[in-house]
Amino acid sequence: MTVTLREVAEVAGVSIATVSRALADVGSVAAETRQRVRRVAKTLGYQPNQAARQLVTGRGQAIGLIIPDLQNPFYASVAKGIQYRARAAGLHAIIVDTDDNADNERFAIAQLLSVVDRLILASPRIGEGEIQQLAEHHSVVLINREVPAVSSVVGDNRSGIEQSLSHLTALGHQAIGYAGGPKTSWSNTDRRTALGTFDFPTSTHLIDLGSYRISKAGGVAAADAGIAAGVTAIMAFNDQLALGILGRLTERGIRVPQDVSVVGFDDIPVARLLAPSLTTVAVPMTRIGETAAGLLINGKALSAPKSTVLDVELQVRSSTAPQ
Amino acid sequence: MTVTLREVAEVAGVSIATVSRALADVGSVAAETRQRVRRVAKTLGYQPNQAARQLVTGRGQAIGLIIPDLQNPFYASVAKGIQYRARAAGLHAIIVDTDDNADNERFAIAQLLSVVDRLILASPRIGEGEIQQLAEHHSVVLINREVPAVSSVVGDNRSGIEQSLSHLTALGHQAIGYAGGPKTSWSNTDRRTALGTFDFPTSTHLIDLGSYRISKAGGVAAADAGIAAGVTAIMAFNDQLALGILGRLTERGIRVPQDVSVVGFDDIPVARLLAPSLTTVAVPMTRIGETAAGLLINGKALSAPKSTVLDVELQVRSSTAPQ
DNA sequence: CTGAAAGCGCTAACAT
DNA sequence: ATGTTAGCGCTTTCAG
Repeated sequence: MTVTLREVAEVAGVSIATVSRALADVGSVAAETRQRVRRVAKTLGYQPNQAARQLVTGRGQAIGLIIPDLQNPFYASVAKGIQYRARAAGLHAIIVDTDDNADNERFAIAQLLSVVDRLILASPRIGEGEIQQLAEHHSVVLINREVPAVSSVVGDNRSGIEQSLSHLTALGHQAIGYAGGPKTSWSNTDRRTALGTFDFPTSTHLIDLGSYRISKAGGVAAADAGIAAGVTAIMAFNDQLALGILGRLTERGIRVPQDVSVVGFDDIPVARLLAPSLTTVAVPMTRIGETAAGLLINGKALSAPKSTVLDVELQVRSSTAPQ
Repeated sequence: MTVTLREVAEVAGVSIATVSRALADVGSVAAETRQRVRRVAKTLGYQPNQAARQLVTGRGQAIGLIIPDLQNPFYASVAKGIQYRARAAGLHAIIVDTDDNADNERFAIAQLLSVVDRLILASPRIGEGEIQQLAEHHSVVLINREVPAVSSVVGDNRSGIEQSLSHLTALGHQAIGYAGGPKTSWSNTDRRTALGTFDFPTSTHLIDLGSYRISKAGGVAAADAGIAAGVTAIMAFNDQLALGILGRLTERGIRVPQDVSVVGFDDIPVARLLAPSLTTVAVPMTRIGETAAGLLINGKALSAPKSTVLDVELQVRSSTAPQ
């Protein structure tokens, strides 16, 4: 059933070496021979066995992608971007969803390394040391996390936070709450840092609403905390949390944005669908994926680690001045 | 850098065959020998070369998954389910996003077949004949599409439509609009069929609002069509379209659910976050994935094609009687 | 320009 | 219980 090089060679009346050359378009092959071989290969429906190819070349035709959660629209978009770039290079993506668990992640990496030699790690939960060690022996690119001497692609968290804060203070909000995300998340830490160094007007204070899981319950808790604290604006770690907060506020009869403005982060596709639509920091998710894949594909990841920070841009939609 | 069987064998002082057996836990190996071999393998950080293994066994360690759009929460969830099941069997998922394009799909399938021999096709856009031909030579499971003699897993569209319609008519809605999805979608056709055979009360009529793309613009157009037709309830092909419709209605000052009730399909995660939350037909997306992967893994897909229909259940949330 | 031959790392008979 | 050996399908020297 499976057509091999040998069969093509026999039918074309040449050796397998010639077929290999003709198909790969390397070495010297008579133009006429090449044409004939290619025609035969096509007729027979020849498909190269990638396992065999990889075995001899050592180079695989796939890149590994480790992400915490496929259902998270952020990572779904990143994955999509990676695929675009990978496809352009004739590569596949082997995706593993770790359910945001460090052990799963370790296991997945070990497993993947027996199949691929290039890895993209999105928001890895494992230790910095482990990552560096990994990057010494393999091509690795990080997404949403920076680690010294390892290539990475992240959105500009500082700028995003500053844009949000500037927007809200300019509108006149004086009590702004921040609903944080999982403490183990590098992005969360990075955003918190930016939060801490922002130069607030004296009349304004930032209220830390705590850290929440990205879930229905997390949104409810964060919204309730915001209400209890009497804030007029809530900045959420990401859009999903913001959506949960928005839902809870509405449920409790608090009008958005008249009573409380809500600002998210990421600009996931659904943020635009809603009404009132969500004010949020647009992170170029797909481009993050493409950039990461690009680093891996052009081989720069191993030789010259590079940390890329992509621009983000606040999308002002429903947020208004306090009333 | 890469540790092979040979090195493990040398260090352990046995032959490579013994190492292979000890690690794979097949054939007979002295308990003591096996322990020693395993210890050595671990110490050396041995990772089996999957390409080599696949080359000799002919069986790969991955299953291919073709989906139209990773950013669609439905498929993200399905993919997650597939991963759960695959991981339990020690398999990886090679995911290809075709951007809902038949040509991309054809190409992806051809490509994947040189890497894997088991395929899950979600909502394939290619022809029925192509699919059947494919299924003759490879293990194939379809998701969200039924094709004679090919294994498939789908949600119970008929039941979902009936539950929605029963709910709305019971509430007293007499003018119900249906906003359809892409015409090329099997699910859309299947749901429309169920719609056509539903036994409506004489006082009630169903209004076909047309077919829409799943996008912001699609939602806007569908909502506007519904308003123009004067319906009191709109059933959408899926949740994303429903969300878009909901956004547009709100934008136009039409209250949901007081003025118009909206019902979705799928119950994607975000449907629950919102307020008012969306009434929708819960499709067991993750389980669809697990089931499909299961068929592929236990090898039943090829030998005994099986069409599985999973139960769906209407989640009544915001919908109310017309006022 | 083309063919012969040597493996890539592993598994699965077949011997011992 | 363990070792020896023959490939899996392909790429890549090395001869011719």
